[in-house]
Amino acid sequence: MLAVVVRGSSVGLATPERAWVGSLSQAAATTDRLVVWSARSTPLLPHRPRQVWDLAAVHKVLYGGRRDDPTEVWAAVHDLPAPVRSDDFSLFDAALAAVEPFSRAVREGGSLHGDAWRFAPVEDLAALALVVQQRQEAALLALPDPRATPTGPHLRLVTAWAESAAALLCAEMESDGLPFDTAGGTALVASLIHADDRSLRDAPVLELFRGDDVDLRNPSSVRDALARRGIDVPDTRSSRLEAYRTAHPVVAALLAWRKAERVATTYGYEWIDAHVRDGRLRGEWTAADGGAGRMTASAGLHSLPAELRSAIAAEPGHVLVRADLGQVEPRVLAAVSGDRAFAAAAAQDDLYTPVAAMLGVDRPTAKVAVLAAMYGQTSGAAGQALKQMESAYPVALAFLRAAEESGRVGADLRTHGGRLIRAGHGGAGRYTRNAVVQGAAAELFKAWAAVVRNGLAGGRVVLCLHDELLLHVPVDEAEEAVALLRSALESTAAHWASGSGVRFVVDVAVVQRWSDAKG
DNA sequence: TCGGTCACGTA
DNA sequence: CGTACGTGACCGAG
Repeated sequence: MLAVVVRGSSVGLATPERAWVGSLSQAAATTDRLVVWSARSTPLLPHRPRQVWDLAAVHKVLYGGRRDDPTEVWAAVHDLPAPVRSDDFSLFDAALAAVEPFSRAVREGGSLHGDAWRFAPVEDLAALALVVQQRQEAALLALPDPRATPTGPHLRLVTAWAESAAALLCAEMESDGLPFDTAGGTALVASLIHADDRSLRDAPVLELFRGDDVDLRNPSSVRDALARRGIDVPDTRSSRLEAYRTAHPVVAALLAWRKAERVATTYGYEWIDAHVRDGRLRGEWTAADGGAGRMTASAGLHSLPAELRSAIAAEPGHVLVRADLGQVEPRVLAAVSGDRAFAAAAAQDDLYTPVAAMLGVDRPTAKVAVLAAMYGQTSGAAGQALKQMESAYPVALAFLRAAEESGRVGADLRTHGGRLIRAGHGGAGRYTRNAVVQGAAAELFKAWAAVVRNGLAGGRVVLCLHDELLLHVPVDEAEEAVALLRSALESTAAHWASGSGVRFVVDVAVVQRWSDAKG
């Protein structure tokens, strides 16, 4: 283990034996695993380190919450109260911290303050990073390994490395961006919004609302205007209006206007100007959100409308390789709940076919039943199928019920990989019921993504989308990338879901544009 | 200027 | 059928 702390131009390094002032290239050249307070704020990207332990990322796994700054991370592993923010700190204490920064904190188990962070010798900060890493590792090992037949390292350590890798990957994706065809994307926007001018876009719809003074951007105004034409709806969502397409010509016009308006306001010229530079579309990435630990991205990267995906295009001499995990959440449920019968279904290419046979229903009904079970359905469309799920897969259903109950009584719980799920974050238990599945799926995904990242030669992971990876690779590396995506899933699933009997499947395609060849 | 609501895209 | 997220326009309160 080699800890690295970079502050300005000074670089602090520490091994368990000693701490010293060194250089970034020294850290880059090591074969040791690196420990950093936060991958995001450590300028290691050009060196593409293979193994990094990100204290902030692991902190969030262990303790949840939103803060992950060094003072918070330090306090948590020492079982100290969360420290005040550094700007609340008195000058006297700051001076004290500057004089005798951390040796005292370590000796006495005191708090690590934000001001001390600014003034302390960087090598001391590196030494402290190792202290925190050891305590985090001990805390992880104290958690039970939930696997049926544990193989390889403790699952919670696997999670720590994978979540750390995800944090690093986020910094890389943020820096690299997605290859974006600026000319094509701009032309696409132009064709989708029909008219650049707002009033010109509105005109055809207002025409059909003739005489009425309707504000198209005000839902209640639209609702009232529709009501005057005999279309009585509680809200004006597209899904609801879809049924009234033929009731009045204005409905279809309004729905088309909505799509165009969405592109114009959220994914239009301003969006391109703000987020595309030098042919790359960039957003900010977070490796684990406050809830179940999924990745999030800004700049709309996770909700790019399908029509715009053709603007994500491989650069000359490159291809995009896209890979989708198939039916990942039900498979994860089968693995983490330990339900042997459900796992038997999850050993198949298509999980819903054997489930349908087991329930004695058709495939679409089986799918609804499974989804309803996972997400805590309330109303009765799949009620009967859900009852059958209960008797066919009692272990999986009991697992979900326990998660829901835990949330309802306010008891925190952990995902398969060990992430703390705070009860009371969402509403009435349904949130926790879903979080143990969604969160575990996110962990499997990140573990897979980490192996893929490390296996790429010249290629890069450029997008992570919950169950989908998008790679940008040189043409002559395409075949290797495809093989890598498959083998990485194989090896990840082998230890992550060890002993469960569940198979994870992936659909891979080599394409020029993201929109091509959807699985 | 702020939070809340509606709406809508993705998984 | 539901969970989660980010974004933007508008409303009404302050």
